[in-house]
Amino acid sequence: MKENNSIGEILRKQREEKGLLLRQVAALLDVDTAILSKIERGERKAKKEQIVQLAKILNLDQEDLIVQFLSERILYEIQDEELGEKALKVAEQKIKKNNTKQIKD
Amino acid sequence: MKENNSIGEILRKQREEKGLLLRQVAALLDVDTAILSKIERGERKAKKEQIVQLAKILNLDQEDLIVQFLSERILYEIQDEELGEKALKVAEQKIKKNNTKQIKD
DNA sequence: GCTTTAATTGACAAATATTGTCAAGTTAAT
DNA sequence: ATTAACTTGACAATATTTGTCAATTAAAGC
Repeated sequence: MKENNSIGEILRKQREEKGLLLRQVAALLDVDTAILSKIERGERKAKKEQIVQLAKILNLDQEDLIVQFLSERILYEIQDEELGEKALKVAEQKIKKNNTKQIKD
Repeated sequence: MKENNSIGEILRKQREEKGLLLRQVAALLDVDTAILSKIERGERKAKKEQIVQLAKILNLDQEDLIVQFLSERILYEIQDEELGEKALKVAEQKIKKNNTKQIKD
């Protein structure tokens, strides 16, 4: 059961599957290979713009990749916060409340 | 039905209830009144450290305030992202998966 | 309607965090 | 041992956040 948990793993797997080198993809992204290497290994966060580009370069579903990306940003935000999970739930409820409000407006 | 939606509203309401001036609370927080004014009106985000201090100064429940604070940070992170809600749910699932993993370890 | 005090606003500065480059170091295949 | 791909870490550039200050507005008491 080998799941692609992180966005980095997804990117690396797909890049290798397409037989592309870090150098090549990095060039298209317009960054040093060092950056892409770090992104793939989860040592650095990508910018949203880069995720969009990577989806195109690697033929990955853009929505999926962005959801993945955003969820990692969210988790980063609450990393080692005891109350992180509670906060997540509260955030969801606030969104829902807003959604229903929208309908009324 | 007047709810305290934002952390700013909570802070302002409680400060006024205690009869404290911006100036006074700001001094304890060690920032200019301008900052606190902006925090209360939601124009600026507070730092976590400040939230902790404010809970103490204003006798507010620290956990509640931090949850509120974190949830606002999360929402800020996904503001005007179409896929924000999806990302939130994915983030929650990842946390849960990790929790159950912890039990196994 | 003055005066005084509190709060707000906006331009700017300082501090911090993010993103990037580069060069040297691994790793692995030949 | 050479070569090509990748990794690592120090540091530079950029962007974002957080803060100060001075001027303005708002409200309360006289």
